[in-house]
Amino acid sequence: MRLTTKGRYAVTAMLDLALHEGKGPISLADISERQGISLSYLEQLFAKLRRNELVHSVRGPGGGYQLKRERGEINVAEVIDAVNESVDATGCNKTGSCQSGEVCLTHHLWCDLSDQIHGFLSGISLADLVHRHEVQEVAERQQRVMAQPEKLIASSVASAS
Amino acid sequence: MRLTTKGRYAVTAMLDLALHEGKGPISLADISERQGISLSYLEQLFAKLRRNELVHSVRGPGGGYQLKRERGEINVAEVIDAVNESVDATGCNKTGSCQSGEVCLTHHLWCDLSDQIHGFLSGISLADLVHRHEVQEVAERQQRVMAQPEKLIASSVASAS
DNA sequence: CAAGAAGCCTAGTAAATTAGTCGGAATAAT
DNA sequence: ATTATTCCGACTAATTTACTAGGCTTCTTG
Repeated sequence: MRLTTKGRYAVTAMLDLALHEGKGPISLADISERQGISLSYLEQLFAKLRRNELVHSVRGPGGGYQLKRERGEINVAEVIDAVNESVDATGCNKTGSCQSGEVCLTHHLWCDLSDQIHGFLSGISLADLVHRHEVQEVAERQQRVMAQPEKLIASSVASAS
Repeated sequence: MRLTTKGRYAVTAMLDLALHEGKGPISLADISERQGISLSYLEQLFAKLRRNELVHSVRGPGGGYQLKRERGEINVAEVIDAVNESVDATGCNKTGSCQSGEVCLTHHLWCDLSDQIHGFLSGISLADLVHRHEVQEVAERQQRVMAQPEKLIASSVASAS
């Protein structure tokens, strides 16, 4: 099991999409600027999100991505699963063949942990996150920064004149 | 955050130690055979476990390792922490400087997740695991296999004559 | 219709991590 | 003295992460 920048980026990007819902398709360039994630990397993540039916894409100018389902119907666990390949904590992928075909000493512990993590993350929808105070504050801050063109360049290129 | 074979091996080895407590020092060779973990790799893990005051070593023939504290006083979270470097799910190490000095959109989510995982794992002691039925069953199976010298070689070298 | 803005796709890559191996000391019981 | 053990450091193949680069496809618009 691993939870790295990859899964975190995916959830952050999906939340960005949820926050700007109703404004038509959101381009990856916008998300890249707002969230400070490399555009090409976002493309790769969204390829997986699209394959997993979490987002819907619109090509051409004015295009971008939209959530495929309502934000209340998308939970954090499936977003991470889509890009990572499961939040499973066992080494045997829950098959129970961890030690030469048989279960290892700690197999059940890792199963329990997996259930715990999955239960926690699948209980949180994008809608839940959108309604959180801290999320709204951060989103407002990001919008203020986006409104200042120089700051925007300074933060993405990391060099002020 | 990552939970891989490394942390799983460490917990498994510590549990093996807990199961064979009271029989004097347990050698890594024994643990290696019983749990199917490479001896050299175990050495590396135990170096960290020793540095973190989780085990106590006895050198020379008849030597080995023992739990430094009672098994009820050692929880799974600290074992994983000792070899991995924390079960933290945030990228900023909880400092909140995830996006150019400020908190990112999903910072609080990862903090909550970290607390969740840590709470779960720190609530489970080695003594708790020892008392579980499944653990006792696996331990008995391992002892039966250990008693058969040919099987022992077959499982570790993976070649039967 | 052409330009350009977007998504899409493939390939490559530096750095880090994992899960080891190998060889050799140091230490202590027999 | 021999031997079983911990201890220590260096090395390594494979994998993953977090990118970049380049080019192609699709669709809007001027």
